[in-house]
Amino acid sequence: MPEKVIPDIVVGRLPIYLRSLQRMLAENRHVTSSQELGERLGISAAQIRKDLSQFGEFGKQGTGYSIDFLADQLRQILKVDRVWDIAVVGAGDIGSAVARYQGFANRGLRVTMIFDNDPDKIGIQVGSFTVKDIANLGPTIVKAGIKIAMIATPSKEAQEVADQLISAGVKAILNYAPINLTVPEHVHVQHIDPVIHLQRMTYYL
Amino acid sequence: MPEKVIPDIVVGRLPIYLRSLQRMLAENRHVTSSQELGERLGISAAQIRKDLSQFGEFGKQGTGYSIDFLADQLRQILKVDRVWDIAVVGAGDIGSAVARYQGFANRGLRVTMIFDNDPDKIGIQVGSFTVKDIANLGPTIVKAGIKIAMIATPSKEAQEVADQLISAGVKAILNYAPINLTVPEHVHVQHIDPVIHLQRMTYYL
DNA sequence: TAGATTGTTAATCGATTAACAATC
DNA sequence: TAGATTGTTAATCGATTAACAATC
Repeated sequence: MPEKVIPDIVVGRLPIYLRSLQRMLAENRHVTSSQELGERLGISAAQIRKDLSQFGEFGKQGTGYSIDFLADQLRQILKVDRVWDIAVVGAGDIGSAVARYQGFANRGLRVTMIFDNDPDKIGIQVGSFTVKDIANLGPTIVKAGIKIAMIATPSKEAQEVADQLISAGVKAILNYAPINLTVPEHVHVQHIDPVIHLQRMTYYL
Repeated sequence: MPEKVIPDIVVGRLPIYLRSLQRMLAENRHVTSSQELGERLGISAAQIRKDLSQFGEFGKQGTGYSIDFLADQLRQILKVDRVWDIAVVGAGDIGSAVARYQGFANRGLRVTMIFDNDPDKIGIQVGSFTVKDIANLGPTIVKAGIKIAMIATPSKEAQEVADQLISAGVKAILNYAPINLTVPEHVHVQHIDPVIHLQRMTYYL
């Protein structure tokens, strides 16, 4: 029996739902509805119910959803009911900021190492990490069993770094370099480029 | 005659096209085709032609597109044929990194000021900027005529900062705080949260 | 019970793709 | 001319919404 394929676009909304639920929990709320969640997120209630129904039945008619329970379910679905170690490559401004970022806590993610190729940076402290030599990238990542990496190098080095990470078993890359990475089908890539986001808005100004 | 409304999703792809074209220019290329561009970006050639056709006819049958010309047209469409000044709010790791980011150059954007509310940060240098007191946020932004801002404050301050920015005439906000901002309809918001991007990928691991 | 809200179905809406005449 | 590639149309595909029976 082939497992049902969930559209990417649906998977992409789950982290947004989860973040909102965690926020409600922090506000000491216990129950919510598709309508309330939708209003907070600017998404229709019908869409939220449809999205969730792809994975099971998590609500109660007349009552809505237990926030705690639904958040738990989403964490399981997204596989962030555990903690994933992340390697950061590039110890410039962005790499350093992301290595020190506090926002990963309780969200299933944790930075555990940072690399650079600059002799002046190798060995210095970035937050609680000592910058490692990129020359040891592959073996270090293999040994640590790391599956997720963030690339924060200059554009011209990003593809080469990606290739090395993938050879070392990395399966998910968050790329801060403003360049499109080419990767095999079994590897997932997401891009963060502030300019792209900003240019999406200048059109409307 | 009402102007044709372009779908958001089409506008959202234009900056990607532009970035790729600028890269080709840097590689000293002069002509490209929808097919080549599509291969680089993992987008179908038909979709690229369809997207571009919403705005005009930029290519030549049999030859393709002049990279220089098409890039120029996209810059005009996206209104980045000029330079937009940006204010950064929050001078922590992320705000500082983004204020120093070199990647805005030649892409129609430029950071011109950075604010914080921490007395220990106000007055210090971040890149070429002196951190300003957030107490003066509104008037300073009005005076400078700034329309675009990036929020890199803690979550609990982000909505309040957004409200102030909007009162001061800001029309586009790039939000790095991991929280959904509520804004009037005429204001555009984009969110960057590395955790959201990462959780989109952990599902597939 | 009355009110509320789910999960699901069918209808609608919108986006993508395939195909090809036009033409460089 | 022959080959290539555009811009566009129509067909297909997929996503969103509206509506409602089920039921808490």
